[in-house]
Amino acid sequence: MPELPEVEVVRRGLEQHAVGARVTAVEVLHVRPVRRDPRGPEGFADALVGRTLTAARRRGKYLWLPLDGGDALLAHLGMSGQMLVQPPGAPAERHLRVRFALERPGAEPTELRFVDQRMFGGLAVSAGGAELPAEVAHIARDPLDPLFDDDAFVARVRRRAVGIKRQLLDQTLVSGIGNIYADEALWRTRLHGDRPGERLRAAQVRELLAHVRDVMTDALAEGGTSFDALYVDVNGQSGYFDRSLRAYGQEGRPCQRCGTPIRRVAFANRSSFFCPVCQPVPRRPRATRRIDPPRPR
DNA sequence: CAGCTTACCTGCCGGC
DNA sequence: TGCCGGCAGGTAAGCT
Repeated sequence: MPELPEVEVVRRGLEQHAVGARVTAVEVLHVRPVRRDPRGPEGFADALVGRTLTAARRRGKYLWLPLDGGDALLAHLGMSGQMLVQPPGAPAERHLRVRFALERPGAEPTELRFVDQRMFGGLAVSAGGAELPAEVAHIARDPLDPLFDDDAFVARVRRRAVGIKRQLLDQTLVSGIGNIYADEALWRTRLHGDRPGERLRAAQVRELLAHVRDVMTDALAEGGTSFDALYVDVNGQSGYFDRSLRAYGQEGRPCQRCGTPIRRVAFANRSSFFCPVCQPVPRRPRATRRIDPPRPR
């Protein structure tokens, strides 16, 4: 589930329900989710017990909770990760991987739980990572970050021949966009994802960026309801998916603009969805073919 | 070295 | 019913 809007929903929930709490115990139920932590499962737990969570930050799809002392609990949800805040007695979720006992002054104890079916996600304690974990340094700012540099983004996109969808998914260029929001933003801009960046006009890239922001903001508005006082629920699917998707997952359904059935094609080991009329396939998908000059002899 | 493929996991769904 | 392939919104390592 998690692209930027979903991760932001989780961040807000953690800000509300976990920040200010002290970690009193950590239980690692599966080692895989802490594989990135150089200390190993035991060291991971030891580095957290007794610490207080002082904030909840995010860049793109990465999330971290700074700790008193300057380290941070870093999290990535991967494909199926969830962060849940539960009362300690709640039955264990099927894919519960790590749990943290939390105590906040003047409040009932709670449990923070990392639940992840596929375990592509993970947790780590980032040494000195309170401001920006080293593990996140290569990730670009996301389009909702006030310091995101629009001009630099436009310039970089137009410098490369790579298809625009691939560039949207490149987290070192712009972060937070995944397969769904890439397809949705491209549909809104009427651009095919195979259009080479270098063949787009600056105004088109700007318009695309504006649509990326719009679709993420819309999603955020609808995903914000899945929190309540007791738990942090990551299920952004329910509200947003049914109503607002115009391209992603809509194969065969009529395009909401022109009625043409949405098409699905293979893309980078998954799928792309687009309207073949509104978003025409570029004539030469890529490969700048040019005629070699005659050889002097 | 930019750009593409592959690996990493588990579960579900549809076809045979 | 059971088995198998395909597919799922993630990143990053590895190959060309």
